[in-house]
Amino acid sequence: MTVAPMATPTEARPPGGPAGGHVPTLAEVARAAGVSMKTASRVINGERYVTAETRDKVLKAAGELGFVPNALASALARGMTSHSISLITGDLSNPFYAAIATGVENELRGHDIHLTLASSGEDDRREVALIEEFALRRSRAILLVSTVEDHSGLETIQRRGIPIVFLDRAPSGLVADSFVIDNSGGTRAAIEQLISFGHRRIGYIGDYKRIQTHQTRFGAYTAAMLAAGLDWESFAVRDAHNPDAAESLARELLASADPPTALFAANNRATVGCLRAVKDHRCPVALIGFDDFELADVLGVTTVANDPVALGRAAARKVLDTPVAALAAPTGSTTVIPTTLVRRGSGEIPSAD
Amino acid sequence: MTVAPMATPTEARPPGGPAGGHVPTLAEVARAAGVSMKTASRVINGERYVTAETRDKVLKAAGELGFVPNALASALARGMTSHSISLITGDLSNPFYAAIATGVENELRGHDIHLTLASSGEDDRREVALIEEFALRRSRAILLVSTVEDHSGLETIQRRGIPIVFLDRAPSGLVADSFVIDNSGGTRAAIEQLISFGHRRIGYIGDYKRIQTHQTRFGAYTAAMLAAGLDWESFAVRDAHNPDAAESLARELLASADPPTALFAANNRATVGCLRAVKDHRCPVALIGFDDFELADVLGVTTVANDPVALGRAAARKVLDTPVAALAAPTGSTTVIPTTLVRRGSGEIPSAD
DNA sequence: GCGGCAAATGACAGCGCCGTCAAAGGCTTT
DNA sequence: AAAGCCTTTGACGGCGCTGTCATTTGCCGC
Repeated sequence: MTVAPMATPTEARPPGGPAGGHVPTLAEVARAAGVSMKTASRVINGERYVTAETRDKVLKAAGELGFVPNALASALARGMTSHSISLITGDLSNPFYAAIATGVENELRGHDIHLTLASSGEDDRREVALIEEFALRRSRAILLVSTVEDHSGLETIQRRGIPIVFLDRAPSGLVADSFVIDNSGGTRAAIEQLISFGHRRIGYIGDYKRIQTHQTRFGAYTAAMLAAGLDWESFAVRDAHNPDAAESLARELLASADPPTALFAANNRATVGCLRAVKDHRCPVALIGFDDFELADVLGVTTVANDPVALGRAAARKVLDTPVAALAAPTGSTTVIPTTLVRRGSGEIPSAD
Repeated sequence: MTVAPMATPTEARPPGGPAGGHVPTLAEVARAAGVSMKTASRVINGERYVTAETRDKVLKAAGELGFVPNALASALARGMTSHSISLITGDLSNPFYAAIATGVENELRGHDIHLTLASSGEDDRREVALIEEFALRRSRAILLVSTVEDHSGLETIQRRGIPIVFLDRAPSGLVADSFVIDNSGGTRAAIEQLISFGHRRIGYIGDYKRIQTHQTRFGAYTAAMLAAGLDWESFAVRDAHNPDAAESLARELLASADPPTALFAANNRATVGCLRAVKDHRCPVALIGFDDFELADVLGVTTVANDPVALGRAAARKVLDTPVAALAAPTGSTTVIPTTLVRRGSGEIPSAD
């Protein structure tokens, strides 16, 4: 029995290049150890019912051959469910999104699940393509910071059993769970504080109109202004999606005939732009930015602080905790992460009027 | 033959919830369309040799059943090679790493390859575990910002055919390609400029000693100081891994009997801490930070700017361009990304001495 | 001394898909 | 009309692994 003249596994592959290059399979390990595939499988997976002696034989063979289990084949044979969840954001270099990703990644630790990341660049079509792609790859779930305005098309994906969780921006036309920042409350607090400091012309620098978060923030801004009987139409600019755009729009606003005495920057990108614009403006301009950022304290910038890391964690936890039942019943729950107005000076400059 | 009393596939799964929940297989689609599996496969994969008529039948069936190809099974059958490459960094919330990730992600676009991300938290053991894990998942390649000091153990992974590319920090004890910043040159330029502005006591705030990047920067710092005949031993502090640590160490340094008149912050974390420390210091302290950051212009901080996005892109491109030959022959090439000293004021404050 | 049980192992049939090859038909060529 | 070629289709055998079930062996109790 032990003298079978078969080629030894080591030399069985003539086409091999210089270095090994061939990853052995379980079958080869089993053969080398003189056991059945199933037994080898048991050893590799640490299952019961294997003698210590057999285990050693298999481990020895596996070690010598440099065996590495093939996770794909294993997953296929078991019953699937991939080991990754996907996160699609607008742009990873935006620290807000990076913080969300950090939160998700932290929460995933030790769960044998990994994070696959992609950014849409706030491009509708790319977002949809990415979702399709991840669905195809059988992501366990898709976490989505969406740019798209209507999500009804995603229902087919939910039906395939892949939960979609909305981060930062709630779904429209679709029932799905979401985790968002308290946009209204945060904005209102900021605007009301500026008003309480005597400002009557308060500029608003916002992102793309179509982005839902900004619709909400803008709504809260106009509401607060109206409630105080103030005009806002000549002080609001939007579609400032990056610091540069925000800067030039803010400059224009400040250079107008009747310039605002305070600015509200509706997200961290806008805040950066406004800071640049305000920096070398002749008279001091009050400024409050939505989203906190690292050097805000050094710069003395008052911000509507929120916790994107917590947002990411909460969303990831949701996905991890929810059994596979979620796919059948997306409750459409919304979790709101609170905001805090962090006063550091720039938002407490009284009106010069 | 056709009357086998087997359960119909549709109802074969009693445990199923309310909504479908069952993802049909190619076999079911083929049966529904009345063709063989292979033909259905051809249609799904857009291969040649299928009549328009047949194609339509299959597509119709696939559509009605809600077919979604199983990427895992497909990959297994073909011959593997996963569709993802992995990036392991220290901490995604560090904008430097986030920028690297952005670069990688950008370069991957349109290549049908995705980015799987994980952070080691600068923890040796976790880093190794992640590498093992990704290797097991058959990542096409592993991009690594390593915390570990010795990489000789990773050779087994290379031999498995999974290329490991080192980002920001070069490998030691292992032959592998790497992409790094010009740490020496950047540091030297900064220190020399400070010296040229009359500073003789120049503080150094650095990260963990074990991190290779910082060994290099520290080496360049000491070399530049020695070359100018200056003492550095009482001005160098290290192991400041986050802004808070950097801040308190910088404060200590500035509060000492013979405080430095200039500081060199060896990375962006340290720069943030130094900025805080310098902000409310009684006399002005010159400051140059390694790594550029977004608000450096607003704050007027002179930095050794580099381009982490380009670094990420270059690494990703390398992986994409290199055929599968790389696994047999890791050249051990090192690509150095240059730095630029961006003067914004803080580094051009002359010594008060 | 025999039933009965748990431990230990292996044969076998797929998971869902794709590559190979053979077969069938239609067309052109000589 | 025979030969040759291309298109279209399907049967079949895996990819590397795991679940199920059967088989073998050792050991207990009565």
